[in-house]
Amino acid sequence: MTDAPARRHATIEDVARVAGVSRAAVSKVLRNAYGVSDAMRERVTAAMTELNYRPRIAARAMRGRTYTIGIELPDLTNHFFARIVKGATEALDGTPYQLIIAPAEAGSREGWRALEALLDRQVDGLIAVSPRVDDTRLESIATSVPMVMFGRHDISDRYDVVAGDDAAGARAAMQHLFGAGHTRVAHLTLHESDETEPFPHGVRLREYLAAMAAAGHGDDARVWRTDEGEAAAFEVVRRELRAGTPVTAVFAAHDELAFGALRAAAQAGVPLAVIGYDDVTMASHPALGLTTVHQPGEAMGARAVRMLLERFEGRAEPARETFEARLVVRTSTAPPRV
Amino acid sequence: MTDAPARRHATIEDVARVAGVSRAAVSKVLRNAYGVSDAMRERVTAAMTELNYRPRIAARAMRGRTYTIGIELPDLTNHFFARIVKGATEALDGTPYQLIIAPAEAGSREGWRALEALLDRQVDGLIAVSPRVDDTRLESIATSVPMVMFGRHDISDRYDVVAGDDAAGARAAMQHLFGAGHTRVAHLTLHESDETEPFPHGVRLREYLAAMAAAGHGDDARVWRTDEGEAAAFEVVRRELRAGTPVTAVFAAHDELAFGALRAAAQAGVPLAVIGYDDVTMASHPALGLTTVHQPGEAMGARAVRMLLERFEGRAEPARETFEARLVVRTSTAPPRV
DNA sequence: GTGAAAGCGCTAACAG
DNA sequence: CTGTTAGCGCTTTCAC
Repeated sequence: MTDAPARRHATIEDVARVAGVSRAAVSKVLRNAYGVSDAMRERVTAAMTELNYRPRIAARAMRGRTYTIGIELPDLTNHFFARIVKGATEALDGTPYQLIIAPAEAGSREGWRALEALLDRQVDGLIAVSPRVDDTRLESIATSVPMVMFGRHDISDRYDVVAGDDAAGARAAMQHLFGAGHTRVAHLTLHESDETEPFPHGVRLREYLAAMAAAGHGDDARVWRTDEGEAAAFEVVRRELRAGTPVTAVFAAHDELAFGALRAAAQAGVPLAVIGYDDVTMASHPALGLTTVHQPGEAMGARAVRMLLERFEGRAEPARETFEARLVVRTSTAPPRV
Repeated sequence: MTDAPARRHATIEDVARVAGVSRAAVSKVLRNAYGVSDAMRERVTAAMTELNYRPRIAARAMRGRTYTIGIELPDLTNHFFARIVKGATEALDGTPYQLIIAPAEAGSREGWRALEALLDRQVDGLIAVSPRVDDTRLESIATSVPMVMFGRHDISDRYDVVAGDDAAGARAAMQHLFGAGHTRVAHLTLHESDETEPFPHGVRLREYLAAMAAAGHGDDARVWRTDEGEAAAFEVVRRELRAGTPVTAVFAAHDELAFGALRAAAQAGVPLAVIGYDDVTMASHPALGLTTVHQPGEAMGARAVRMLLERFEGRAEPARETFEARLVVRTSTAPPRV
């Protein structure tokens, strides 16, 4: 035990010295590069474990890779996003890459700052989940780093896309409500920035309006806008119910909002059919039994990661995958006798 | 518009050239260092915006700061952890620091790999949320980077600690159940690694056992162990109920597990009082009305961040703060007629 | 008040 | 198969 308590992190230089080889040699075994004898590899790895050596990402970054995949998320609080991360993490298992998450700025959920932060850190690949950032900027990002757009329906030849079939999902939800006899159906969605076309919520809104019109209930269409979160949705729906807005059902843009609507209905003591989107875990809880549109969050997150890995492997053409959105009917949406 | 489409990221060199100054000068205005004339500052900032310059974190890291705070999380899927992140993000607002999250390895929730990944990336500060990592390693990490231990009750003079008052919380939960007439109370908790002393769940378990013994129901103590997540908890409780384990109430180690227990009870059609821990948003939903122990996740996350910022500012002595755990009684725990 | 220059730890030619 | 070497972009003395 002649060793003093390891002070500074060991560098590649230290490893080389201990192993009695050159730095280049160490770097080679590190990168599994061509041209290293077994004997050398062994001595080097021995030295590395002895010194508890770990390469510094920053130094590597100066020359290229960071072995980091970044994901920008609008709202950690929404369970659906957690599922995406779960799938992504699992897909990265066994690869040398590490996932880091950058939450969108507090409150705004805009995502631009988070994306910039990830870019500043030179991630090797980027997953942007429904960023509220204009497409030219996104295109430009995608020219410098492999990126997959998650959720938004943009078309681009620069980045890959993973999305759900929001149009089909929203249509299924509306048909279900109509089939149950509802005509006065409101749509509960987030404030405008999410309502424009490429956004999932924009598509859901569009389909809602189209469905109402097609069914001849265009005049009964009501779009309720809310901030993010169960609590905000609760407030909005409570206010509407108090105001006596004549509505028998609500199609919520995602499950958290749907839970808020359910809470408001329960508190007001009025029957209100609620349908959500995403199918988060709690939606299937018997106490809630929320009818909703299922999206395979884990699978989608995993696919996004795999697309990035393919890019690293050399794929040049953009990829695009749309995941099925499947209606899951549960009890709570049993139509209240209107 | 003589500019060609900006290709590579601008460097400090480019800025210097455009502004007609030296690199050192640019670096100084960047860091707000002493000794820059207003005129120069202006020209430099102009050049920076013109070139859309952003300093590279990796290059900075080679010389010191990364302006990054890392947080290791065991399980994104648990809403309580999302709240911690929310508080942390908000507390970072307006500072030059960026939060990045490293999820614990898929499945194991051990956290060691995630911590290593963060360390490899030279975060300026580290928040470790209940890591399943031995204390000597943690101590050693804390010597090289400011760290706050979140959740675990370790005592150290090297790192700061933010924790909830798990002992008081668990006691309150048990007293509530006893007060409602329950004697056969089971404890639903995670598998052993979380049960040891410094862990929050370890403390809750200990208090559960102590409370049962003190109340003279030591023989009725039942510890049910489950994997993480609502679904796993559901399975375990369902199995126990099927097996006819004589129990009238369950104290769950956290709310997600409690939801699983509630689901099992609902499905089995048996009355079962369930009490949770954390007070996640859904706990207060009228359909669930879960009695639970409230922990102020946002405030705790924000405090952890502030402790780190204080360290950056120079604080040397370790800090430690324990947050109150407050019982919130809701309807579902109304005692079933035993 | 400003600039020149060294060097952080690593990778990737290139020589031997 | 192994070693030498030139930077990557930034910060930071230290001269001017």
